[in-house]
Parts: sequence; structure tokens; C-alpha cells
Amino acid sequence: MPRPKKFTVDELLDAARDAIAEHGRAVTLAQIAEQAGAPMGSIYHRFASREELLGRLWLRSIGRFHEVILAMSDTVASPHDALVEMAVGVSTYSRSHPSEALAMTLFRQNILATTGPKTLRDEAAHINDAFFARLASLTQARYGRCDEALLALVGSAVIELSYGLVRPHVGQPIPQRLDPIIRQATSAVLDLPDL
Amino acid sequence: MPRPKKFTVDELLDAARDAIAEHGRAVTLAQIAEQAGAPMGSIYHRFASREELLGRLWLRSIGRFHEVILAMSDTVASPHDALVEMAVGVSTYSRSHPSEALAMTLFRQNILATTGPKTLRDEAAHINDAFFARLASLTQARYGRCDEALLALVGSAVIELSYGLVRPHVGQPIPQRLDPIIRQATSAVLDLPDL
DNA sequence: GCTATACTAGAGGTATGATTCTAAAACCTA
DNA sequence: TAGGTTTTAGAATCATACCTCTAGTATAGC
Repeated sequence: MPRPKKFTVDELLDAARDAIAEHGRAVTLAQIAEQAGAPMGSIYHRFASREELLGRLWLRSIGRFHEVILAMSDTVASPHDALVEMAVGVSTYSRSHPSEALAMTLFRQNILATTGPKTLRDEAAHINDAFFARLASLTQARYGRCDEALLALVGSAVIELSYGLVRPHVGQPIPQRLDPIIRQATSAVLDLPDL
Repeated sequence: MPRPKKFTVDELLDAARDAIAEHGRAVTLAQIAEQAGAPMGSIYHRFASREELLGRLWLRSIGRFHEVILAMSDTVASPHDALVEMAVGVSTYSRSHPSEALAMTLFRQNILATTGPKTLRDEAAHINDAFFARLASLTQARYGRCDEALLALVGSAVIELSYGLVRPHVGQPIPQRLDPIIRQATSAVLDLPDL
């Protein structure tokens, strides 16, 4: 009955992602609309606000990223190596998906979950759940325990460390030289816990 | 002859820094003016634009940071330990100077040096010179050489790695648990080069 | 073919905040 | 004490960009 949609949500998110790659994070709705070849009215038919559009883009980007990272860690036998592969995966994924990586820098999880658009808060609050579950299971397998402090340490070693090294380069090519650094540093930190 | 100044440049930069700590990086000139107790006209008497004001604040913050970090590395005998201390210094400095650390996140050096206000580009281009000179001399002392690739590696180990771990926390308390992680990771990466 | 429905379409209102402009004030020097 | 110079002071302007509003349009079912 209704007139058929000319633009899907995913196409509009793609346009937003590409517009950000071109114009930076201060991208305007007009620039996103131009990138999509859509008028601004169509965008507001799908998203309540610019904030919600960008928030949804962030959620999609993080979800895709976790998917790839988790799949990578699946292929490795030892828990230690799986954790190291996840860390290196941050760098390789960002290198091969530069504009997705850029979109991942739009928000921080805790900010979006607390002060973001209300319709996104729930989803934002749980976006990391599957990832942390895997992290916890690998931690348990590697150390035989998984208290809060240990999990925080492993999380820092695997994600914060590698992403911290990568993030300054997001928006430009990610240097290859980061990969051995991440590998070595993550491995060393994972060896820290006194067993 | 002239009417005396009521606000020094440094006072206005302090106000901008504190206003950012309160309102975030999207701080408005009105908020900065209120923080300083000054009218907006006075601010424009010292700075050509909001961009230049924030750029100058960034330059001052980076300069102060380098000063402290370089002084810390002076007190250590071995080059290896000096490099590790610089890395840990990123974390301790950010912890003890939270709003200065926040101001350091306003720009990136290469962005400000290329697309920032023209009056700041030169200064921005050279803001890291003294720091990299010290890094080069420590690298030479530690490894007996200092080619470009090695210097990049050491720079990553000392600055990018530690700052990457710290930066996500800037604006909130910097966890103590980061310090041993930085120490271990930096040390491990510095041991990477095959000699 | 006609109608109901939901989308496209983009021009325009509105709000925010940077910047400018004009006037007044304060101090130094003569 | 008067003139000159610089700064304070804040109101007015202007630009930007989000969001809304009204029309028009394309399709599926009857």
C-alpha cells in the first residue's frame, strides 16, 4: 500500500559513514544527505535526530567490529594466543576498514549509554556484553580464575592497549609497524599476573 | 598611557582550560568568558578567534607536559629506565593535572600544524622538537644507533602506547592499575629491537 | 482506475553561538 | 589636568545547521 522506500536504514548509515570519512566528525546532515543522494526529509523519516543517526552508526560499527574480532579469536587454540590475536585484530581490522574504524571513534560507550538519545541507551549499555563474555571465558581458561581486577587487566592488555596505539592513526593509514608492537606489549602484559 | 590590562593571556587560557573541564570540548566563548569573569570583547582583543584561543591553550598544555616529562627522565641513570619513566610519566602527569590533560586532547599536532590558524602553524610544527631530540639521544644511548625506524618504534613504545592507554580515561580519574601495565608493556617493546 | 498510505522532497523557521561594532573607561604622559 | 591610547564592556549582527512543515508522489489492494 505505501509508497516503497527508496533508501534503507543501512544505506543511510553507509552514507553517514562515508560522509564522515570525507568531512570529519563534524559532518552536517546536509553533507550526509548529499552523500546518500537523499533529501534531508527522508533522513528524518528514519532517525529522530542527527544524534540518533550517528549513535546508530556507532552501534553498527562496534557490532561489526566485535563480530570480526570474535571470529578471529575463534581460530586460535591457546587462550593466550587468542587474546593476543584479538589485540592485533584491532589494528588489522582498522587498517582494512578505515571508515568503519573512524565511525567507531564517534562516541564512547558509557557516554552514549548514559547521556545519549534515550532510544539508544539500552542497546549502548549492552553492546559490549558478548565481547566481555568471551574475554571472561578466555581469562578463565588462561589463568584459572576471573576476578574483577584480573578481567580489567586483561581488558586493558587486549583492547585499551591496542586501540590506544591504533586510534591516533584512524582517519589515516594504520602503520604496519604497530602490529609487532601490539603483539609484544599485549603478550608481556598478559604475562604480568602473578600466578 | 594605555588603560591597564585586566586579564592576562594566561588567565584567559586558564579560564578556557577550566571551562573545558566543566563543559567539555564543545565549550562556548560565553562559557569561557563567564569562567574568566570577562566580557567576550576582551577575549577577542587577545585572540583572533575561538580556534586560535583553543589552539594556544593546546600549545601551552603540550609545552608544560613536555617540560615535566623531560625533567622526570633527567633523574634516571640508564637510558632504558629513562624511557620507561617517560612512559609512566604520561599517566602520573595526567592523573595529577587532569584539566591540563584534557586540554591536551583538543587537537592533534599534525592537524593544527597544517589546517589550524595560520598564526599557530609554525609553533605547532615545532612543538615536539625538544621532546624528540631527547628521545633521539636516549635511543642512541640505549641502542647505539638511531635510524628513523628505530626512533619510530621507541616513540610508539614511550608515547603512543602510554598515551593510548591513558587518553580514554582523560576527563575522569586515571586508574592506578594503568601504571604497571604501561611499565611492563613499554619495557617489553623497548626490548624488541634485534641488536 | 481510485484511494489510502507512507515516503520523498526541499524550502523555511529557529536556535545557537561566533564575531563585530560602538561607546565608555582607565591610565600614562605631558 | 587634558589628550591620547588601549582595554573593557556588552549589545547587535551574522552565519551555520538542525529540525519542521507542507506538498507532492508512487505503489498495493479493491
